[in-house]
Amino acid sequence: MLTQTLEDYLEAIAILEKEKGKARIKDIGNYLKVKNPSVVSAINSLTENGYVQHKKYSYVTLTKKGRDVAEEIHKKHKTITKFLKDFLKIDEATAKEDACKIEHIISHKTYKKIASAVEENI
Amino acid sequence: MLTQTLEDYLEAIAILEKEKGKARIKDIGNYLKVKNPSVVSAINSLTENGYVQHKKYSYVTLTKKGRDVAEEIHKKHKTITKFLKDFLKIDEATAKEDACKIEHIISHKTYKKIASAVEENI
DNA sequence: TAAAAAAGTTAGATGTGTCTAACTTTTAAA
DNA sequence: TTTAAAAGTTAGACACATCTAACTTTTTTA
Repeated sequence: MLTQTLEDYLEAIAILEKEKGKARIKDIGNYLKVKNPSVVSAINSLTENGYVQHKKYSYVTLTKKGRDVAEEIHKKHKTITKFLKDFLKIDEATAKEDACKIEHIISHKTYKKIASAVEENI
Repeated sequence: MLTQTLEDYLEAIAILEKEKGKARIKDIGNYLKVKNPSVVSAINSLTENGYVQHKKYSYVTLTKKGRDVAEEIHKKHKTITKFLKDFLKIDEATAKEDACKIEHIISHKTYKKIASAVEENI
């Protein structure tokens, strides 16, 4: 099972691939506010478990498995952000920050209710 | 600054003091689902920082400082639980579980909005 | 194209929180 | 009141995530 931290790395990689075409160690570190060695250590772990591919001294790419997880988390992220913005009138920046933490810890049940609320705009 | 984990210990101690009159190492461990040595280690840290008092081989008591923090967290816990139950129709058990995690990570801004929603019953 | 800068890696340390195993103290009971 | 059980403690190990410092590779640029 992925840790919260590794989920964050996957999400960051997906975002960087989308935004910049490729995810480099440096960019991942900037995005997550950690130093290179932390990124390398996380990427090694993700590589071992088949979530990413990484050729030494080069960039990182998501595997199918990694992409699936990243997309799921990102979707959660967007849904929770929207919920916080629309229902609680939280500003964008704060909503994103909080969503980023909530997405990792929330139960499936609660997430589903939030998703319904957002979809149905209750 | 307290870690999430130590906040959980404070909250547990407050609840046990209320329910049982005193908080014993064993009970704290049962409550948090960890073994005695983990509790002892946490209590040592809380003692060093003035959140609790602990005489060897005896029970633990909150200091004023510890009680203030515990009460604040517990209040948060109750508010978030109520929000999840009332607004999202989450069942009691799930609501409590999620609240227990959310209470530690949520921003002040978002918490305030949740508290308003619960109070005003929007 | 050689030198300098940037990016990536490795080694090793630190902090936090958990555990098991072994031991000590306290409490309960025979 | 001695002994057995329960509770608490200590020592030491492990996993995770981070860091700095030193080193290697790649990229840029003069």
